[in-house]
Amino acid sequence: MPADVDFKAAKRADLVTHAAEVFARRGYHASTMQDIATQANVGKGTMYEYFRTKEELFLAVYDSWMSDFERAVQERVDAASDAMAKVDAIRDSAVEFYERRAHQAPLLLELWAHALRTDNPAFIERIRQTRTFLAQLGANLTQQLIDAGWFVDIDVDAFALLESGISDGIFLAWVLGGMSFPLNRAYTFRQSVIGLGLLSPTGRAVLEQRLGSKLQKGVSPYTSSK
Amino acid sequence: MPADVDFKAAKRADLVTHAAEVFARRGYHASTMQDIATQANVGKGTMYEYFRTKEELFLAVYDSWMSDFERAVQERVDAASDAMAKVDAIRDSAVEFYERRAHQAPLLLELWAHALRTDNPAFIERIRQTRTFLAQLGANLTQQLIDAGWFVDIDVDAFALLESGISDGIFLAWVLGGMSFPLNRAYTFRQSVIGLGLLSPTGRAVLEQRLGSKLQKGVSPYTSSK
Amino acid sequence: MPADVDFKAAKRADLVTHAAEVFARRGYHASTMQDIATQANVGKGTMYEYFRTKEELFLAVYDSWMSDFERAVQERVDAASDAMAKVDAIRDSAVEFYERRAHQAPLLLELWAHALRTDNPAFIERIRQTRTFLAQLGANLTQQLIDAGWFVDIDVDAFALLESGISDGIFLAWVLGGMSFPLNRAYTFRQSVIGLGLLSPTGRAVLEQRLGSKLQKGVSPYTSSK
Amino acid sequence: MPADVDFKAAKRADLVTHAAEVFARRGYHASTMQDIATQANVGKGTMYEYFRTKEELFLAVYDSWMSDFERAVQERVDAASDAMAKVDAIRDSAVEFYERRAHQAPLLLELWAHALRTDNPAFIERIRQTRTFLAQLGANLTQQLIDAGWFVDIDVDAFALLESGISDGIFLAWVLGGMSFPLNRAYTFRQSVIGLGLLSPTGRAVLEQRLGSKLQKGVSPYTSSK
DNA sequence: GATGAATGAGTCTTCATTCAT
DNA sequence: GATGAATGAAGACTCATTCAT
Repeated sequence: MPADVDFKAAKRADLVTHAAEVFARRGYHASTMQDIATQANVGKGTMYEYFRTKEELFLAVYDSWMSDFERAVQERVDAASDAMAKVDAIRDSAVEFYERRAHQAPLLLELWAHALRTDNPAFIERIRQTRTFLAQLGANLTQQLIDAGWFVDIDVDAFALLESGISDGIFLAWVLGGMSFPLNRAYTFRQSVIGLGLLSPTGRAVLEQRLGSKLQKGVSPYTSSK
Repeated sequence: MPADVDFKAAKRADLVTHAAEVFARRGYHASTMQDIATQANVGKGTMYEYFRTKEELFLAVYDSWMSDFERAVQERVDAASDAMAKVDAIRDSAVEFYERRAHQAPLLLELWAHALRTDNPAFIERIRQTRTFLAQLGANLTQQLIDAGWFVDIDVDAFALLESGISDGIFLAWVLGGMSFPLNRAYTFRQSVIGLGLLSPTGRAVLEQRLGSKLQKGVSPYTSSK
Repeated sequence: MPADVDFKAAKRADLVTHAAEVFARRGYHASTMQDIATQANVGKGTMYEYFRTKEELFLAVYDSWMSDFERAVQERVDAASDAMAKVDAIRDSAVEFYERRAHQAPLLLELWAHALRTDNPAFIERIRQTRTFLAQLGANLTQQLIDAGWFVDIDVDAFALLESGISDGIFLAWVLGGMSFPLNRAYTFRQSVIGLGLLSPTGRAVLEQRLGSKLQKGVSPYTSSK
Repeated sequence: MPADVDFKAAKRADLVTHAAEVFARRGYHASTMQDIATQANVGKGTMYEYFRTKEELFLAVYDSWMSDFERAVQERVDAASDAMAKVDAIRDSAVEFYERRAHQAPLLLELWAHALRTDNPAFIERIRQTRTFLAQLGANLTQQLIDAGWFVDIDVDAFALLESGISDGIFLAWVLGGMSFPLNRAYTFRQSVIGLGLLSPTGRAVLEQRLGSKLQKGVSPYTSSK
């Protein structure tokens, strides 16, 4: 029955929300199923009606977050008028996502760590799903900027991958640094550095021939296009 | 007696090495003190003669790694002749460090996650120690490159922080992506993108006035110089 | 639901009974939670569903004993017709309590020792609860005996306290002496000595003026009445 | 060599003194051999040159205390001129002993508890040694008081045993009551109650024939003399 | 004789998961 | 479907004792 399915789905989502709170507050290992059940006002056994294991619940929390994030990004990108605005939309989405979840941020690290350890391939797959989503979006936009004459010719896949890594790296620095600087400033600074380049005219002339070709080779021989 | 101290220190270092292996293989939570003791060919109780808790051992492993890393970076930088070579030295050190410890890399994530959760401030402090070391080194070199006319004027502290974050971000992307591309390629690509800039002459002219000032403002209002 | 509560309370009481057996046989420190769980035919984890710690279980055992004792004393005292009979009732209750629990008696010493060491104030409070109960009962009866003309005027609080201490002291002598004499004989002997006095007419005349006043001053300046 | 023996004996006594401090402060179970060795400024291994086990050390501490106590009592009693003064001397010795060791008192309970549990018969034997010493002293003095006409005829062994038990009982009440009253007041009150008796002339006349014979029967059929 | 490094048996306690109601 | 009582595997940590130096 659709009604039943909807009911179960809604309750499941509710449990995920409460689990997210507890996980974020205490961390994955320190959170007990009892904690979460109590927080969600259900019995401990009920949790197992909706999630086979604690690990599955952990994944559900992450999936919920990333689905929200992807949806938000997609909406903003769709609403943006041109490629430049779409780039800004992605950046703003990321900043907002991280800032609104500042206190949940450490849990992301725990999940990444867990994903690399567990036998369960679903974790790493879910992580890559978002990375792929962002990579395709980024590659697409980069190509548009190249076609429009804004950017020089470049390996768009490698560049999108790099951008994605940089984004996570800034977040990491922000969290490990105690969130002591405004996250959005860091993102715009990053954009400026990469967008404009650091080189003075003199320096640029010298290095142009030495580094120019690398921009087109990109990161990986497997993913390099063009 | 120095002999005693040396002996204890050597044994402690040995235990740390074995602990690093087990931690790297199984992860922090899944590793037991018994595992590590067995690996090190000592009794369980012996571990506690050298480390008060499992957590302290974890920190010792991290400290050992980062001390090695800092030492290696410093040596290479000292050996390099000019600023450009020193920049390459840092990059190469990082790449080597991460590649040689590829299988231990996930443990870094666990440590970061742990550092953000534990009451023990020593973890976050040790992390910041390395970040500070790199930030100062990076700011110093950047300033030299500016003074030498290679780089345009820029907030060197913010830039060093960004570089450090980017470095971790690339590592993260590499690890979470299953180490499916050569790490050193990613680092040189990053260097090219940042060093040369992506903008074509046309694009550069338009954005120069819009973004130029941000390069000098940097990330944080507190650390902005010049 | 009352039914649930009753069920849990009954099970808890059952665990206490089994714990009392094991504690009495092996002593507090030598008894393990596993021992007790096995004795009670439950899993080790079940113990912790009913008692947060081994210490809490220890207190529960003591509380159970003393509640039984207080109930038994109260019943007998209520059933006794006059003050003299009530005094006998208390003595008989104590003798019976200790004799029926002869093999558990050493555990009382362990508990007293523990009560004086632990940070948990509940132990000392529970001990004092019984002492207060007996002290009030004793003071009350003593006052009745004074009013009835049997006893000379005396500090009833101090006397009740003394009696209580003497009672424990006899028990102590009995236990440490290997229970080599009948406990009830010791109690009646004590009663005779105190009740009748040891002094011959000659001795009494001489000491009367030297000691008489002390009877009314009692033990403590704070509690001295009349 | 006597010199060696003396040296060992002195060092042993020193270790006992330090052990007594640690045991008194932390309790027997919570004290570690390391604690004691540190307190005594010797190596952990050295402790085992003087005491085979921790238990043996515990006994040595108790033995040291009780030997001191017995010596003190004997000296005072020897110095007292008549039987009445000797009685006071015993009481004063006990009060002083307990008061000077107020903070060590809980350890006595632990020792008693331990003595009743351990397979090692030396504990219970050492306890009985002191009790025998006091019982003989007490019986002796009581007989003198009877012979001198102060006391009525009574089972002196039973009475001495009772007195000893009462003494411990008062101590127990004092310790468990948080030492909230002056110990010496309790002892003199006890002496008054027992020495003078509580009965008024009327009450005494009625009870004399009912209780009188019991005074001569005493506590135990095994130890009753006369 | 003195030492302290090494040891592992021993114990409390936690908690994910199951399953009878 | 919901529950929570029951469970036992698991693990960090302690500490008396030994013994090589």
